[in-house]
Amino acid sequence: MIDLKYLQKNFDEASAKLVKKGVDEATLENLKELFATLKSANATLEEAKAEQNRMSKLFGEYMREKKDVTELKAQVDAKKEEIVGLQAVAREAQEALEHVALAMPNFPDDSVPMGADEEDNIELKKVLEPRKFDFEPKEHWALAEVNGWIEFERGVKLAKSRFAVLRGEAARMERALINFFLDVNREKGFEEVCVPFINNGAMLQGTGQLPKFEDDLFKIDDEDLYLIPTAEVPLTNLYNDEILTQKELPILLTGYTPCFRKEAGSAGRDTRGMIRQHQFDKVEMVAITTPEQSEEIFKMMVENASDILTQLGLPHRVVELCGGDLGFSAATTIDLEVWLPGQDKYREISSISNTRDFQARRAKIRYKDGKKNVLVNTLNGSALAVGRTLVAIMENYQNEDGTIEIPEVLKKYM
RNA sequence: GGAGAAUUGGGUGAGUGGCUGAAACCACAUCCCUGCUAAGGAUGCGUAUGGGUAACUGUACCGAGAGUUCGAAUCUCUCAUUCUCCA
Repeated sequence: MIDLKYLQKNFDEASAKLVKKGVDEATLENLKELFATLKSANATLEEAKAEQNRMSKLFGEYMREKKDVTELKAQVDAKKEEIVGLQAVAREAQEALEHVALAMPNFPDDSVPMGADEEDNIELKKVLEPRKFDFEPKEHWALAEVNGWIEFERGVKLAKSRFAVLRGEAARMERALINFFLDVNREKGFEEVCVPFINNGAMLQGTGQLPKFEDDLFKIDDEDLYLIPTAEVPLTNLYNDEILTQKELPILLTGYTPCFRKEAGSAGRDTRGMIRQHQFDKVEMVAITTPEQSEEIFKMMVENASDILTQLGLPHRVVELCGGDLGFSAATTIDLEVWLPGQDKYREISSISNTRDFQARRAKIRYKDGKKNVLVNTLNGSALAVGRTLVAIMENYQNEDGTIEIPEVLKKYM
């Protein structure tokens, strides 16, 4: 959630920022008004309550002094009735504000480039030269068939479209990648964590998936529970509603989880192959930091993900997202895109974001800075998406006969 | 699945209707003393939010929600979680 007090005091500045993310000024104006309405409604309500509390205190004194309380009781009763009305007004204002505020995306950093969509993202650098093939490189689904690695039809039979089955060496490589990623992350100082793959609604709200993106989540019937769309949710919310000490920070976490996404709105995109699945494995990094630490840790996380790709010998590029392509919670994001020779394209394989205090405000994650409680910064990033890495290895390490070499660093894991 | 007990601030833990936003202890912070791998003393210290430059002050919160009452951590109901016992 954005800082509503900041919005109220620096409206022009705030709206200039949010324009980058495509939020129009009318929506912001509305939010500001709702905030003001709530404040005045609360002020009146609280004053009435204060008066009732005073009278109730008096009541006690009257009783002790054996005075007549009939008149006082009548007064309190009248006040109580008034409060019921004021309470309804305040609650309504509260709900109206939350409705809008929780759907408002994070402010982008000042450094974020303007732009409408991924076309306007900025390539920062390329790492590793794509290999020159002396034959026509195949797409991973063709290679999957040659090697018997992926069964798309049987995945669909078991669940529905956008589910797949990995077999034999592919299944083992999936597992090898998870272990490799976790080991690298651990060496970089991330603590390995194993978390529930199902989280409740409050946690999903904490990291920003709810209430706005409910359509993209798999929900458990009749329960306030959701399959997680990313380990960012449980790892970040590990500290939901907690006050940390400054000494504990930064907290660096890594974990493997499957991720579940309905992919609402991406009908028709990447329908073929393993790029966009309802269920995929991912190893995630999450950092909880002070505002001062977050910049440096962000860079370290980008470096780390890039380093993993380099170790695997996978050519990739580092891309800074423009305002229009930035996710809901992110203040700034850097994507790593891996080269897929079969598709002749760079495709996203890791997305590293600094959400600043946006998630911390929603999830109430704070630390003690002297006497004050300060919101932490939360960061998250994939290191890496496992299925897409498997695809990238297939396409980059293919031989002319369709067989696939195993990257050197993975050999000891398989 | 059934019966009982519990759920209080960062931690332990008191508190059965107004004097309790909550004792005490621990932890933590600042200071003093001491000069050494320690100990002692003083003060401060819940969270959120509103007003105020500030001192200060209003409101809400003792698992969650609802209720009784002029007034609830304390009484009632529902739910959740934990523990013990029985199937």
